[in-house]
Amino acid sequence: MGRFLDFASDGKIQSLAENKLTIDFRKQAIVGLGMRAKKIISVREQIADALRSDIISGDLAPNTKLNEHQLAERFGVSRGPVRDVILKLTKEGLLVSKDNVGSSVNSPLTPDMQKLSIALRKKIEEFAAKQLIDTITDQELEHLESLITKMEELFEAGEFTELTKTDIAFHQYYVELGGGDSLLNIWYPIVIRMRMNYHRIKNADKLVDEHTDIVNAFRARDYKAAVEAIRKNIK
Amino acid sequence: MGRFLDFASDGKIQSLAENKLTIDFRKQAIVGLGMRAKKIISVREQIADALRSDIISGDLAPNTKLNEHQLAERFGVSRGPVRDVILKLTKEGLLVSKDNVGSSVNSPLTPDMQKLSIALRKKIEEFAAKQLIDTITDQELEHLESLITKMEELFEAGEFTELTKTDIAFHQYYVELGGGDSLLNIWYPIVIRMRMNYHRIKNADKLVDEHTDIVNAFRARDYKAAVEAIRKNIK
DNA sequence: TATGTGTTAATTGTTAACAGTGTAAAGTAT
DNA sequence: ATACTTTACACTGTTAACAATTAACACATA
Repeated sequence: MGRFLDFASDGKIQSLAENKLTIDFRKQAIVGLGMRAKKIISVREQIADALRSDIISGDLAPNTKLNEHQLAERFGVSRGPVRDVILKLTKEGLLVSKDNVGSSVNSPLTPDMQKLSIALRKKIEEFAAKQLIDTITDQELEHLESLITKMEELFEAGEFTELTKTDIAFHQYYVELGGGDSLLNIWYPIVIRMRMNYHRIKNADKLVDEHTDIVNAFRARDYKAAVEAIRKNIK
Repeated sequence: MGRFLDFASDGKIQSLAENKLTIDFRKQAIVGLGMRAKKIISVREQIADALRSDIISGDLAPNTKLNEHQLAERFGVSRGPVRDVILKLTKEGLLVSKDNVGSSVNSPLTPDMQKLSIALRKKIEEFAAKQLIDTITDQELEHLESLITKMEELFEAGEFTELTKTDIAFHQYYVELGGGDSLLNIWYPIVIRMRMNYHRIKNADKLVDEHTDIVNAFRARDYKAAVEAIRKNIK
């Protein structure tokens, strides 16, 4: 019996006593019954996502050492997929690894590096905006708006980690639209590492307004306005 | 018996008949007898390095599909480490992977993306220069000079793939000096992907002069000159 | 005490077998 | 012929056992 079916029958994987983390695989792994084909997400991506959440939320503090065996137990898989994820997150910059010793959670960026990252992010997202401004479809604009709505809800619910991830998803969506996987590949390590720093967002209105400005600029196919909105949002 | 001893006694791993690639593991894996401790490089890093060479050189053309089993045979290891390397190179942008299907060599960057990459690289390397300009040591400067010498030799020998890799190593060295692993992590995927494009370097003098200008600016602790030299070299 | 050398337990690295998935050829019906 | 199924096979994904390495500790030595 395959892993996916295991998850489907179990639903929730037992959480580690130590840090009380719980993941619901069923939510995303199963195809909905109401004819809506929810995207199937690989086991490895789900583990990666859970670990990213733990790091962004601070549940896994910087310098925390990860144990492959423990992680495998927590997610109910063998060490193989766990090692894959560790490799991935190491390349993303969330973890640091040392041969034959292990991996641990990376430290937040220094202020200097943070400043550079902001500058690079702006350049990348402005580039993406230029590429997509003439071709973005109504459907794509609607998707971006739905992400803004989701951010609002998550803010109200106080789910700051998910909020941060949705914020990233918003930007990721149009970065990929504009530059495809190639652009995403250089954008992602910059952004994910930046997000190790700010764990909470204070102002909901600003959050919504800034992102709405971006969408509106896209809709108006106004590159200059898009650049301005992006610059204002990235900080 | 361990892998390293296998490599040490065998020396060369038999190459794949198809593309006649040969790797000499012994060269780097063995500690020199003359009191010089050559750095030991993990099996995975050696495989990654070989594969990067194949892609940069063009021996593995864009869209070529990789077969894990074949690669494992070629390097005389099992599929495990090979999968690790594939994951790594995918994150670096040299390969593209699809779940349950496999991975293949990525395409060169579009001109637009190439232009953006150049701009980002400049920003990153200028940042590194600023960070290291006051603290770089004579020994570190000498190392950079030795890399320039190596580039000259490789050019004379017509070893263009190794030349490209040494060029990368030169920049990598000072990027890491200035910004550590964090900076390297965002710099590397940009650079390695750029290098899929230009396979040969025509002018040896220019190559040497441009890099020498960078080192000289570092030595003079002249940030402005360093920026200028870097800007001139990156294109 | 300070230094260096086994020894051991914990952890990562590697392997080979097995399970699951996608692809393309062969077959079937319209 | 064309479109749709079926099936076989090659390939990737996962697992659990085994190997190699590390770091910490105990011990010996000066």
